[in-house]
Amino acid sequence: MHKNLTNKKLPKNFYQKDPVKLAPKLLGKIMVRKLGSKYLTGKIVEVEAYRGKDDQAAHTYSGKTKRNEVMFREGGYLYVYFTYGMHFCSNIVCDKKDEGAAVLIRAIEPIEEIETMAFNRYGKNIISEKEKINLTNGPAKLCEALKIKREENGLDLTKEQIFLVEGEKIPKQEIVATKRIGIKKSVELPWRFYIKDNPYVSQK
DNA sequence: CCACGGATTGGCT
DNA sequence: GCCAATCCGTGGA
Repeated sequence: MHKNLTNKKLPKNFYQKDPVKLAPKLLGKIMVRKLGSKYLTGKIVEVEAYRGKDDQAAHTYSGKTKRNEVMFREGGYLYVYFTYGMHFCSNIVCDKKDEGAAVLIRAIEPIEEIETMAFNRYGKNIISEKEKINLTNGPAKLCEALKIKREENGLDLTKEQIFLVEGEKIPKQEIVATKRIGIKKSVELPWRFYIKDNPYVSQK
């Protein structure tokens, strides 16, 4: 089963497109996090596109720094940033080198190793239904559940530790596009995408 | 149910 | 010094 997982890994060229184009295509894909011999998996259900250049909300808008260097690479890397003094968030770097584009993973639906994710977030393996809903329904929550921190910044998504595999096709009519959350600039852009009626989406 | 504020580090002005 | 691509607990309706 998990050997098959690594074989179905999405290739580098899948990521080399405009973030606004890539973002909806990420919905339904399976995010895989290898921890020791375990494979933690979840279906991507909510994302946000951040485009360099014209997007004032992007971390890359004001040019390259030590923090955002990974975002300026060519598509196919994981960009992890630290925020609010305590949280990490994961992005899929996309498009061509020096574009400074990425897609923030805002929520996943936990599939495999749910007990491991529960331990990572709550310090216990058995959780309530309510805790399960709150396990990975936010960008920092899913990073905690999957143990993604500073060290995972810059990981190559075609390697073993973190990667995506093909999941289910999401019909166009089930994809909702709305304004992004938690930003103060370029707020009007409809670059947040989520799967309609999925219970693991962070907000409607 | 919703609104609000505190937590807590580090990046950038 | 300001404030962030967040989360969680609290308190009131």
